[in-house]
Parts: sequence; structure tokens; C-alpha cells
Amino acid sequence: MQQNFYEQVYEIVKLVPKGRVTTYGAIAKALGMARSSRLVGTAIIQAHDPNLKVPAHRVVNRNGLLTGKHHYQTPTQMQDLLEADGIEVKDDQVQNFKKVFWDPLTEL
DNA sequence: GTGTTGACCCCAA
DNA sequence: TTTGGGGCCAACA
Repeated sequence: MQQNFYEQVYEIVKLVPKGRVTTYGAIAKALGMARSSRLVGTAIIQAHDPNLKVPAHRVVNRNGLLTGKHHYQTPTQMQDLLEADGIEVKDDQVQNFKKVFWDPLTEL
């Protein structure tokens, strides 16, 4: 199954509904690699390919902090995309994070 | 093949 | 509360 675990990560992220966000740890746990949450981040970095259509902006760290915004074309890209989805972002932090948080383990 | 890095997470002080 | 250290495993040099 996990021939490309990148693809597994992409699948989960693509399942994230609009107006919701998920975390690296949640994805890692959903894939059974809870202790390898860093790999999820690495996978997301490679997810910049438009062909994959992976909404990487909907993936944040455990604190709801936009850790990867600096990896975007512009530092405001990620926040802008999140706000476009109806997610409040303040000071690189997702507001109402508990509300917009989408847990693949619970929702799936 | 070895060493360093990293969109992270958890625990202790 | 904020800081510091350890662990985890793939990708990169």
C-alpha cells in the first residue's frame, strides 16, 4: 500500500473540506506513522506540484501555526488562501483552530 | 555509505 | 508560562 507514502498524504489533504484545516500529526497518525510527522511535512513540500492539486495551505502544525508559509511564493500566499477558504488567520495563527480543525481519524 | 537537514511532535524543567 | 532536549525517518549533499 505505502509504495508512495507521499501519495497517501496527498490523498488525505485532498479530502480536507473547504473551510477546514488539518495537522501534520493527524495525517501521520491516520497513515499509521504517528511518530514520523516530519515526513508528512517533507511530503507536503514536494506537493507544490500543481498536477497534484494538493491544498497544502490547509495543513498546519499542531498549534495551528502556519509554519510553512515561508515556503510559498509569497509569505502572504498561505494566509491569503486560508482566508479565501473562510478560515481566520491572525499573526500566522489559525483562529478558531479547534473549530476549523478537520481530523481524518474522526471525520473519516 | 555517512552525515546533516527538516511545512513536526512529545516530554521535562 | 517559556525553553530546551530527544526522537523519528526520508530526502539531500
